[in-house]
Amino acid sequence: MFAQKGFDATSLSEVGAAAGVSRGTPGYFFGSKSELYQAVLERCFAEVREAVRSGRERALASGQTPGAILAGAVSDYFGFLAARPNFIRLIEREALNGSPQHEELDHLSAGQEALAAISAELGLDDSRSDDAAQLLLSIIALCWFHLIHARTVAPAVGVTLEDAEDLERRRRHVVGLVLNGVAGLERPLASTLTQSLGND
Amino acid sequence: MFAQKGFDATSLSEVGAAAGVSRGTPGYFFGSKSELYQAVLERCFAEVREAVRSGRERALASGQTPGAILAGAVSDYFGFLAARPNFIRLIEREALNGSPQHEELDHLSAGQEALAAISAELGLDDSRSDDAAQLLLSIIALCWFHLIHARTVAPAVGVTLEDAEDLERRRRHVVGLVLNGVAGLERPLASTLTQSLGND
DNA sequence: CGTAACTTGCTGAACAGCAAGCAAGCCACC
DNA sequence: GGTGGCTTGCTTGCTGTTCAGCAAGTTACG
Repeated sequence: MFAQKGFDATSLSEVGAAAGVSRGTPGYFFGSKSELYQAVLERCFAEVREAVRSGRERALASGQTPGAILAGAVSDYFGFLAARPNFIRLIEREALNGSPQHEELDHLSAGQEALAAISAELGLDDSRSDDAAQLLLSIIALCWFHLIHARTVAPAVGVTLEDAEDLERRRRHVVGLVLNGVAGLERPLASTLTQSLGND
Repeated sequence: MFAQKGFDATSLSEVGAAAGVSRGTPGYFFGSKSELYQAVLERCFAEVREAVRSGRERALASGQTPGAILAGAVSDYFGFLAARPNFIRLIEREALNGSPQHEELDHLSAGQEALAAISAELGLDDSRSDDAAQLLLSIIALCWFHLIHARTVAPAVGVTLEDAEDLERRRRHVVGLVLNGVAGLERPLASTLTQSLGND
């Protein structure tokens, strides 16, 4: 309920009703509303942390090419986020309400390490380590954005995200874009294009 | 205030105080709180619509190569969104609170047309028109996501977005990624990579 | 075994606080 | 005088929190 309606719009009586108990019971167990919210956040993060841990070893297991590994990882992450709408919504709300940065998000550093390894394998030296971080942020953005804006921005630009097929189409596009992205890291763009940035 | 704190967390007395009037005045002028919110939304959208209109003709003006035009457009859109945090936050909140889709967002169809034109110039036939829509959604995601998560996801993956220089670095990365994306549309990925999607 | 003391899970009423909305009223200005 | 812009008091409803209390269960003890 916090994920779907937000903190303010969720009353403890509603929570109690949804749990089949009375108004006072949530307060009885959790002390206050914000403590309940904190507990929800923690439980949700713990679940994600666990899922990341269990999926991590499988990621870099088979001796595929770096590109294929990356494609699989991005594809997996795409599905991972799609399967956890509440997690995404909670973090989104936290971000909007300006929470003082969550250390709980450092499960993402796992992805950072993985991508750094892939970058190394792709032959990028350390001077390009920022590129890897930027790319990782882009991967997350691409796997994340359409989940929030499936009914706002996506239909406005002509992308429907209603059934599994639509989602699959989106997944393929994202993976392809990322793969082209690392290809571009190996072989930087024609400078004639990148120079056209300065126009405003 | 609606953009920064959300609808529920913003009281009409705060609005009045911020406007230098008393607590009843917002209600006097706008009827109710939700009508005020609607007016805010409309005004914000109108401003964006106007900015899009004025920037649109400039976009396809000079006879540059399609790639350079696209690079400039993406770069411009990146700055465009970065300059309108309230607009982004409002839409983000709308998306989170499940508003029944805003027809106001169809100013994005302008981008759709523009991208379709570029796609045509790049030699993509109509059977790939979905690719253009997908790419446009990705462009928006890439220009948008870091603005919301500058203090949550971005630092967690090692991307700082504190000063203009950080933002410029991000802009370059996004433009490069998109340019590689259209390059990938022209010349589809090696099928060996795209076939590695099915693993779960 | 039986009973008393005590804990636990939960209730529902009371409380104070704040919200939006309404209506009457104030007041400068035409 | 009256009219429009704005304020202020009031009402109503909902909120989170507290608290006395209750029923069931558990333990301590004779």
